[in-house]
Amino acid sequence: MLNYTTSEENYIKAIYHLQKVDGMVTTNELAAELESKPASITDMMKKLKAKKLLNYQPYQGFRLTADGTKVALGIIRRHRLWEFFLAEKLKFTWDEVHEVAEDLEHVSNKKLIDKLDEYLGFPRVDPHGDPIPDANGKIEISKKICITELAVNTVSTVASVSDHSSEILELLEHKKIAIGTKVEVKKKFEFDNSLEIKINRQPVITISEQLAKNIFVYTS
Amino acid sequence: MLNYTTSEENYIKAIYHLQKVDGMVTTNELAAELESKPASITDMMKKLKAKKLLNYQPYQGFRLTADGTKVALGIIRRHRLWEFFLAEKLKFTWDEVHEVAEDLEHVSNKKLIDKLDEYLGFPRVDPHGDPIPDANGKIEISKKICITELAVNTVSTVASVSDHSSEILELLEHKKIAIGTKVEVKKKFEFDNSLEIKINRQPVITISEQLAKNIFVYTS
DNA sequence: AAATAAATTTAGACAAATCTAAATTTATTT
DNA sequence: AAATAAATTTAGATTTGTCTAAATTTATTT
Ligand SMILES: [Mn+2]
Ligand SMILES: [Mn+2]
Ligand SMILES: [Mn+2]
Ligand SMILES: [Mn+2]
Repeated sequence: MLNYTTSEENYIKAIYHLQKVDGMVTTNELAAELESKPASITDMMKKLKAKKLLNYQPYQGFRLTADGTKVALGIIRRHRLWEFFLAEKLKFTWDEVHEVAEDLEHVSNKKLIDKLDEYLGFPRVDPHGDPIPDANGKIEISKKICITELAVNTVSTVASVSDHSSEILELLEHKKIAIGTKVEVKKKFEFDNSLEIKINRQPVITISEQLAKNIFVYTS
Repeated sequence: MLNYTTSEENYIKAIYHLQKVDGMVTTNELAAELESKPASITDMMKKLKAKKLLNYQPYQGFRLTADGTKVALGIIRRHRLWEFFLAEKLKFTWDEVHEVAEDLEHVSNKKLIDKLDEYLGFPRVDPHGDPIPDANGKIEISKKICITELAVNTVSTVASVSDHSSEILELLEHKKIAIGTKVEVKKKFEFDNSLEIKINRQPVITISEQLAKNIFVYTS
């Protein structure tokens, strides 16, 4: 496996995340994501195409090749393993890990990452509940739905939270909701789309639509 | 504290290590150390001087300012903490840690490093026995002498080993010599400068001049 | 189907870090 | 004190990654 610059890696990772949603990624989309300019995107797309990491025809958008996807999964593996390390071992809070992992992910020594993985006990998800690809780039995609879609009176487990800010973390901690928490929706209100939910055997609590939209649970 | 590029950091660190020996560092010396060309050194020296990290007059050599030294100690702190982490937690061998730490040292998040330090139990020396600067950049300089200088029949402790290769590690492991091992020189041979030494209460063993020159012990 | 708007690419510029080759300064020898 | 050698700097080029502004292509309206 060749090595890529930090800049190349940031483009590859961003494309990977955008194409999960879109399929095909556009120049302006990627420029917005990376907070850079469309002209810079075009330049890098030519380079990644030359390296066979990208399918790209001028004006037609782009997507990663199989090789490009492998590279992306390697970066995401490093990112999420470091996030896990920071949270689990160094006791960083949930909202702090991402920024530091953004730098650590670019240290791409294979042995370092595989030994780190082993040291951490081969964690399957990062502190936000996102899956960690294994050493072969295999990623476990669990079926998840937003808690707003969960049927009433069905117990499920919180799988991930899509917003990673300190503000949502504060609220979730206050309400004692974390990754892995067992939850059950008791009532849905049409007026404001708020939910009443139960956590284990505690009294029902209310969560707003804004909060609910960010909480995903396993469909089991 | 400002941030510096990986390239700037590598220059600063190399100057720090060279001036320990020399006092003043020269262009050619630094070019050799960094495996680059004199012209590149001059370019970077101008930049570091402009940033007030370096005292430099054309043709007169250079040395770090107080600010430059602080920056250097920060880099060395990160490098050695990561080396300790790799050896202690990830079970890397002694000769493998340096290369990986060369990359990790450039991730300069203050909180990351201070939390890592705490997690590791505030280690005072890295796996090679070199001192780790604390969060304030204070470095504990222990008085050391080469084992070749140690008086006969005086027990001392192995403080550090200057060669970091896998070859010397293999030999040291075979002879059961490590950082912290108590040693006593029993006899010195003038013919080949080999030494007979005792480790704890075990039978004497012989070490060659080449090996002895790389072993340093605390003077106490 | 033009005309207009939006998206994208191209052209040309710039900063960082590096190099080679030439010029300059300092050190060493005769 | 010249002459020569060694060390260092300068000049000019190259690569990577970025940008602005202009040109081009594609999409959307009239
Ligand atoms: Mn993240
Ligand atoms: Mn994450
Ligand atoms: Mn080292
Ligand atoms: Mn070391």
